[in-house]
Amino acid sequence: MNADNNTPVNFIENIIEEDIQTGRYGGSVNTRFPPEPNGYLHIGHAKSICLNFGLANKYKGLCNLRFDDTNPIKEEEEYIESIKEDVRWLGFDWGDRMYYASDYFEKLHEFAVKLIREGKAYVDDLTADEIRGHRGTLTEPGRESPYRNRSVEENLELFERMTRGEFRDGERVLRAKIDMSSPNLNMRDPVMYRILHASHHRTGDKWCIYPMYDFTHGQSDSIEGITHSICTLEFEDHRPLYDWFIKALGIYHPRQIEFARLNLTHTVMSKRRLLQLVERGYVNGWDDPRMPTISGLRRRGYTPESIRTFCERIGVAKRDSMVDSAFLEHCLREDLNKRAPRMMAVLKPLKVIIDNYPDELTEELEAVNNPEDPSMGTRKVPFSKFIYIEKEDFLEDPPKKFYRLAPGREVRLRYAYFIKCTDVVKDKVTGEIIEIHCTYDPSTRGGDAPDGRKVKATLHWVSARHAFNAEVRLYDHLFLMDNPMDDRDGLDFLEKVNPGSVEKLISCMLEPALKEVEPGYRCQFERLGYFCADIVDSSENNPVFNRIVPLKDTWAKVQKSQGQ
RNA sequence: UGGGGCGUCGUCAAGCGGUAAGACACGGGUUUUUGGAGCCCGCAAUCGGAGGUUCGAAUCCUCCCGCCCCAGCCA
Repeated sequence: MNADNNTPVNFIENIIEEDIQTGRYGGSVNTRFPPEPNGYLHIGHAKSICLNFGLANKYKGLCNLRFDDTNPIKEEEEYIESIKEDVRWLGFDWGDRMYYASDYFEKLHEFAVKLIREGKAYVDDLTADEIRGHRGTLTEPGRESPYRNRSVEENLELFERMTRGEFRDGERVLRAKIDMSSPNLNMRDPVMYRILHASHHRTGDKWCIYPMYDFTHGQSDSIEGITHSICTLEFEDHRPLYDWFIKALGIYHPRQIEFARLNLTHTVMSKRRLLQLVERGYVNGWDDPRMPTISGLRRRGYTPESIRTFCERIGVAKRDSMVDSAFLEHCLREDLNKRAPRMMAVLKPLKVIIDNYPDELTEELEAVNNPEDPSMGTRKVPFSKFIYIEKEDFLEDPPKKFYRLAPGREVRLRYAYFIKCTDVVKDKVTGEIIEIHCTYDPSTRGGDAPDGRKVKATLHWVSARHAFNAEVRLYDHLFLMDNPMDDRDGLDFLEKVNPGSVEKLISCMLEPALKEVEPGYRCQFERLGYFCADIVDSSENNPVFNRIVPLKDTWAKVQKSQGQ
């Protein structure tokens, strides 16, 4: 939380400030966010995006958006648009600096030729299996390929023929000549180029050989003048290789720094598992409101501000960690509490008849739009003889500590009147409560009793004649347990998807002010939580609201502790 | 039994030789026309363990223990 002074807040900023002190990069700080366009961004990426753009911003540098598109088989145009949209939505701007690793294919090829010329790279005819066999193991050194010592001329010619497409996929590769006995497997003559007769989303069929990540990333950083190349922990082992290529090429040398990726409780974060959830129909697409994807969070109703705050506050370090999703929710509520207008909606309606209220009368009662922010003003809410309250706000036989409505008990209707329950009408057959009768005290209009008497509860409500029907979808965690990947229960994570992670309610009654809101509109339904008009399914004829997050619920806690 | 990392409250996380920040969660109180929000208070005699150096160590050294990553022509 030192955003406005210059104190470093994490180890990366420490490193950067040290580099600024020593003038290592002439005092400049340039970063990049380098997604591979093979899937949708999730909140783990948001951490990286906030970090990279945040650093550039803090140190007056630039952050590029760069698509790491070196594998035409896995990458698709579709993902590029979604990634751009997500980064923009999060609130970041790459200006005119949107790049593709494929922009550098020509240059990378020249680099490769240069290494061949210097005897630092060679064409290997071994098959993939043979290469694996020669690589050795974690504890045993690898063996050199019989093709390792070809002449520069032969290598040059072979590489040229690879480039021209004279060989089939997998027939040959270009390898760096480093050290087959290195304890770091990445240094055992890593593959630089492989043959892939596949057309690339940007370069089409121009190439049939494609560079590997290790031979691409550092050089791309170098070309773009990146100073600090920030990536996740699993690339720590690749840093020696990153440095080796740059040094061998004699080009500008950025610095790679690794940090721990984000893990969140109650969800999964890898692209592969997210893909499984989508493909096997556990969720309805990448933007399902239960998904931790940026598009899912957006559709759920999360604000970009809350996600940014979250990413700042969780910090950046190198130890593996699992952040409590309650913390994300806290950041969300904190943001929404200040900005979201309050509205009234009854999700599971129970009809209330106010016997002593005039049959035809409608009163317009004044309600505050946001108690946290008077500048948001007030609105009128219609009140009449027939209203709906929440089913769970009435109990015929209330337990201890239940403050809400019960026979003979008086409560306040928010911004309206005190009402007292006088009768309960039940279905003769099922015994189910159909409606209740109350009387109101006209002197309590607005919610205060002139005689100073108090009530223990305030209920939200909606006038039956004025409310409109809408669908409301209640979302909960995709997984009930903290870490669905913990397999000590012998279960696959897919078997653990929370069957109650979505509950669709179709008989909800909403106050009229909600009638014309746009998709994406967020507000608080008083006493229930924050809700958002669904950006995909909601329309004027078919309003659909998603619960973004419930309000904290002390009563639920009490019930739980009472062993309910 | 190779290499690279990491171990500070339930969860994140500051701390960089001078005597353990903060946040979330949790518990209690206060206030309240949302059992919401706010406010207050509590919550690590100790930093994975054991030795050592030092007037002084979470911070330096040694050994040990635990966890994560690496044997794709993925990124």
